Amino acid sequence: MLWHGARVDVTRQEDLRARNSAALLARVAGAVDPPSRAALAVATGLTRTTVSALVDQMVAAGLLEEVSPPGPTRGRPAQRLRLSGRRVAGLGVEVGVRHLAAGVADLTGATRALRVVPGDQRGLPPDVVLGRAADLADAVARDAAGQGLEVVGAAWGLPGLVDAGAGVVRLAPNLGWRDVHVAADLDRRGGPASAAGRPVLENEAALAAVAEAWRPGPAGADGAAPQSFLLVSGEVGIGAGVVVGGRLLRGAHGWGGELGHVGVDPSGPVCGCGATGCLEVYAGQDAVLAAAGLDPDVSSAAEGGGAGAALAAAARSGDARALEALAGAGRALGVAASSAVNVLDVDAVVLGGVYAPLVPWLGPPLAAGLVRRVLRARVHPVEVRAARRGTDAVVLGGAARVLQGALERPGHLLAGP
Amino acid sequence: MLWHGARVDVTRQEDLRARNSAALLARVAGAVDPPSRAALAVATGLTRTTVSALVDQMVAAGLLEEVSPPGPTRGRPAQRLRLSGRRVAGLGVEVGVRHLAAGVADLTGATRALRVVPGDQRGLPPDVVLGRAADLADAVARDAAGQGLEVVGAAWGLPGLVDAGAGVVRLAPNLGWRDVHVAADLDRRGGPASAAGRPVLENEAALAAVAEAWRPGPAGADGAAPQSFLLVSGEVGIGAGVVVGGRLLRGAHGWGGELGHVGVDPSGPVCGCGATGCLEVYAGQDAVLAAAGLDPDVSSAAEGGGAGAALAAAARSGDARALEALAGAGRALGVAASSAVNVLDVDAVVLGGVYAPLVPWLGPPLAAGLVRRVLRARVHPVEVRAARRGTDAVVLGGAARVLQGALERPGHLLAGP
DNA sequence: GGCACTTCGTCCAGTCACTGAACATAATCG
DNA sequence: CGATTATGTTCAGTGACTGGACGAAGTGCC
Repeated sequence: MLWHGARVDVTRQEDLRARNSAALLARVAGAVDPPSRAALAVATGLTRTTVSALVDQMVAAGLLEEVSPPGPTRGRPAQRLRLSGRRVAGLGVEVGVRHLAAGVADLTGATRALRVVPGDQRGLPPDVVLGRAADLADAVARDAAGQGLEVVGAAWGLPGLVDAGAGVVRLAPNLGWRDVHVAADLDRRGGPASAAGRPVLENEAALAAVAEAWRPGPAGADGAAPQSFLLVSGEVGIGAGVVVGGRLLRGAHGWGGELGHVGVDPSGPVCGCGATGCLEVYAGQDAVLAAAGLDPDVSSAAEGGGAGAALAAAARSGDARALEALAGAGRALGVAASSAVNVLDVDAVVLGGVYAPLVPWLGPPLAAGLVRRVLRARVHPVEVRAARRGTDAVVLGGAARVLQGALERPGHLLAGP
Repeated sequence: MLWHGARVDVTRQEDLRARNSAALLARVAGAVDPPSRAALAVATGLTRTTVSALVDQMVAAGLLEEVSPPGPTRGRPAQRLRLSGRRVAGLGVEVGVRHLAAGVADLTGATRALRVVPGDQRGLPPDVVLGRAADLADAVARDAAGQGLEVVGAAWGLPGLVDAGAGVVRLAPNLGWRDVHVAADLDRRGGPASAAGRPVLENEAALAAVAEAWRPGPAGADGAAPQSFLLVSGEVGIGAGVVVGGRLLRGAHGWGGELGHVGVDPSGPVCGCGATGCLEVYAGQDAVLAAAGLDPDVSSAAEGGGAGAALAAAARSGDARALEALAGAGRALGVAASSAVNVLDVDAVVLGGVYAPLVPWLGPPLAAGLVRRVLRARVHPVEVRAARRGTDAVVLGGAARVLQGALERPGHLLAGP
C-alpha cells in the first residue's frame, strides 16, 4: 500500500451535479458579498449555462435565494445569490456537566430554536441524562418543524472521549461515564430529533471550535482568510478543539484536544487523572476558584454567569488573590498552549467557556508564554483572543457541523423541499 | 462566509477521467494483493467497462502494469494490476545539518538513485549549501533519466520552519538560516532536477513521517489500516512529523511538529531558543551525549552510525552513565510526547533519526510516560516503535510526497510516456 | 424618446464520460 | 469434449458540461 489516506472515492457522472452544486454553495457561503450567476461562472470556471442550471435547481430546492436590489450597474443587473434559511436546518445538542442544551440553526447562521436546562448531571445514570437531552432535542426539532424547517441531522457534543464511528462515549471522567452507547440509546428512543438520521457524536470542545470557525452571512474582507486556531474551552475540565484551514482536526479517533492533561510541570501536584502537573491542576475552573478564595460552587449557583463572571468581578474589583490566581492560570495556560501550538502550528489561541470573560487577565501572561516558548512566533505571531460565541457555542457548533456535512454532499437535498 | 475549508473545486467533465483514474490508482496502491479490473469495478462501483478503459490508458501511460501468473482460478483468469516502476519517479533532497543527500524513487517504492555527501553545513553561506545540494539533485536526476525514468517533481527537506507557498526557509536555527529564498535560488540555477517544476519545500521531519507512512508494494493484511503516528526525528535538533489517517498534518503553514520546544519542565534549564525546560535540553543529541559522558563530536566522526550507534554501544556494554542518560531522555520524551499525543490523538509514537537504534532504552520510559499522562491511553493504547527507514527517510519521504501528488492528480500523466 | 452599449441569463446543438446488456475470451471441472 | 464460471470488451444510450448565439434589462448619450 502507498498511502491509505489518499482520496479514493470515484465520481460517477450523476455525482457531478451534486459535487459542483457543493462547490457553488461553498463559493456563495464564502463570498465577500452575494455573487451573481455570472460571477460564480467566472470564479469556478464553469460556464454560465451550467451555473444557471445548478443554481436554478438549488433555488428551487430552497438552498439558495436571490437577494433583491443590487443598485445601479452597467449592463443588465445581476441577480445576486445567498444561502437561504427557509428550508434546511441543523440540530445541535450539548450534554454538559452542569446543563443540557439543544438548538436549531439554519444556513444563514440564525438560531431558530434554543432550549437550555441547567442542572448538574454528575452521578445521574447515563440513560436518564440521555433521556432528558433527547426530550430537549425533540422539543427544538418540533420548534423547527413548526417554522417549516427541515432538520437534516443532529450532532451531540459530549465532554469526553467519543467514538463517533461506534456511537459510544468511551470515557467521560467529569460525567463519570465509561462506554456508554449513546447512538444506540438514542436510536431506541426514536422521536422527531432522531428522524433526521444517525446522530453525529463529537467532543464538546471540538463542536465549540466549529462554532468559532462558523461565520455565517457575507464575510467581511478579513473573514475570507482561512482560519486556524486552538479553541481552549474551560469548563469543569479543560478541553480544546483545533481548526486548521477552516476545518476541524479530529485526530485518529476524535480524541485529540485534551489540553487539560498536557503537562505543565511534571514535578507539580497530582491531577485527578493520576498524572502530575497537568494543566487542569493549575487552570481548571475549580483550581482557579480555590486559588482566588472563591466559593467553588459559585458556578452552579444563581445565573450570574457562573465562575467566569465571579472571577472577572473579583479581578475587576482589584482582589489581589483573584488577580494572582488568574495570573498563575494564565502562565500555566501559556506553557500548555505553547506545547500545543508548537506541535499544531495554529495562528491563534481562542479562549472560550469560563475563560472568555477572563481574557483581560489570562490573555497577557498567556501571550507572553507563547512569545517565549513557541518557535513559530518568531516568524508569525500567535494571536490570543476571546471566543465569539458564549454558552451556545457547542449547540451552534453541532448545528454547523450538520449543515456543513449537508452542504458538502447536497445530493439528496437537490430534489426540492 | 461559512467554512473556508470546505472543498470548493468544481469538477469539469474532462476532470472526471483523471479523478477516477486517481481513485483507481489509490485502490491499486492500497490493495492487499494486486486487483483485477473486475475487482476494481466491484470495489469502486464503476462498471467494468469504465474501469477497463481507464486501466488500459494507465497501462499505456506506464503507471500500471499487469502482473503475470495469477495461479489457478475458477473462470477466466484475471489480469492483476500493480503500480509500475518503469516510468514515473519522484526526487527527494535532504539538506541536513551534517550532510546532504538526494535520491530518486519510483512508484513501487524502489530507490533508483541515491547520493549522500557528509559534511557539516553550519556556518556555510546558504547559497553554497544550496548549490551543493542542487548539484546532488541534478546528479540523481541524471541517474534516473539514464534508467528511462521521468522525474515528475522534487521535494526538499529542510531542518527549520519552511514557508512552502513562498518557497522560503523562514528560520532554521541549526543551520543559522533566516529568510533564505530557496525556491528562487534553485530556479535561478536551473539544471535537470529543476526541469520537473517548482520544488516542494517541507520540514525534514515531516518528510521523514511521509516516508514512514509510505508502504510501497502490496500491503500486508495489517498494513491496510489507516496509519496515525507522531514520528520523532532526533537529529541535532528534535523535530516531529504527524500523520493521521495516512496523511501528513501540516498545520496552518507547515510549521508544526516542533517537539523539541515543547515544555518538559518550565523551571528547567535554559534552551538555545531562549525558553526554559524545552525537550531539546533533556533529550537533544548533544545533551544526551554530554550526560552519558561521550564525545559530542562522535557523530561527525567516522561513519560508524554516529551518536545513535555510540550511545547504543555504550548502553549495551552496561555503561551506567549512558543508561542513566538514556533513561532521563526517555522520561523527558515521555512528557513531551504525552503532551503532543493528548492534543493530536495519534496511535503511535515512532522514534526515528538517532533515536531509532536507542528504542530498547528510550522506549520503556517513554511508553510509561504515555500510559501515565495520555488520557486516550485508557481507551486505546499508544504504541512506541522504531522508524522503519534509516538515514534515507527524508529523501524517500520527499520522493513519496512528489509521487503522492502525481498520483492524486494524474491528469497530465495519462497522455502516455 | 430613441439608440448604442454593457452585462446578465437562457437556448440549443455538440462533445465526452459513464452505464448496462450482450458478447467474446480463457481458464477449470465433470 | 462440453458445461461452467468469471474476466474483459463492444456498442448503443443517457446525462452533464461546453460554447456560441440570442434575448433581457439596465445605463448613458444624443
